[in-house]
Amino acid sequence: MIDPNADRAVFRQLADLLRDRILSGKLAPGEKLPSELRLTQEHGLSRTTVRQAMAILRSEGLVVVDRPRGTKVRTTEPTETVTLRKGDTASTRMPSPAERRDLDLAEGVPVVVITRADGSTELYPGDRTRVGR
Amino acid sequence: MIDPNADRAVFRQLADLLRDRILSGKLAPGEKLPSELRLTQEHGLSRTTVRQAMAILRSEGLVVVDRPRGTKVRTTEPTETVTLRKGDTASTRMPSPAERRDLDLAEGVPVVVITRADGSTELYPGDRTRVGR
DNA sequence: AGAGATTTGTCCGTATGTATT
DNA sequence: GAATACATACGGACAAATCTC
Repeated sequence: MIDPNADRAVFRQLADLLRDRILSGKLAPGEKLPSELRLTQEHGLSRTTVRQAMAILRSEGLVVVDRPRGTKVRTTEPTETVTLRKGDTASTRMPSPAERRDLDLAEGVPVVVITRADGSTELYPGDRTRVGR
Repeated sequence: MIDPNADRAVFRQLADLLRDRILSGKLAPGEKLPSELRLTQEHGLSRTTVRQAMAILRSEGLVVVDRPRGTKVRTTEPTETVTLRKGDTASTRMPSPAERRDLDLAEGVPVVVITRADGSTELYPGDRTRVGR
């Protein structure tokens, strides 16, 4: 359970608890998390604290908000493979808001940056891309 | 400036403003951002709103917190190249808190997951890794 | 040693808006 | 219209770490 006297912040403890449920499969992809109101009641917390926990899970890419139906466990997308040719390299980083919109990325999903041998670059959605050779 | 009546939320406008200063180089890597208190005063906002803006920049990997000295523009790290052999693939995602600690990652920095031809996987810090062939 | 200032972190409360069911 | 659920924004209070005098 959640211990207000523990070293770890309460909102982090709540995020840990929900993350465990997601990673263990108790909360399956597509399934709705308890609403913020329910979480405040079940754990005796303010809505601010609950929202901080949810923000962590969003930033980790574990959940997506389907407003105003609720917050759901993110479903895994089918991936396409991008092939690295000789001289190409790949890197990753978080997208800007504009890039997020262009690539239709959820919060907490990185972008893959392919740098071709000629110096040109291409951006790919991190949740739908694998890099191969 | 920041317009409370605009379509875009105030904290997003503030994040946009600071992001512009970072990406344009007006705020150089390693340099300190204005403190939260200063930002509340300069823009007439509550600390909650300022903190929401800062959270965006952290989640984008643009700034790191050096507490209690302040929040600074993230410096770029030298990268090592990981070589992809035949049958290997690479993907990316946000790390769990445990992985963040193990790899010493700042907020808003993804991990690179290398899946070798034999099925084994390796994790690398997204800000210090390039994938080549 | 100590006191005070600074800065971010954590937590609470309230209010209102917007979109969907 | 009512109920639900998340988003935005304000306010206050105290803690912890660091720096300055």
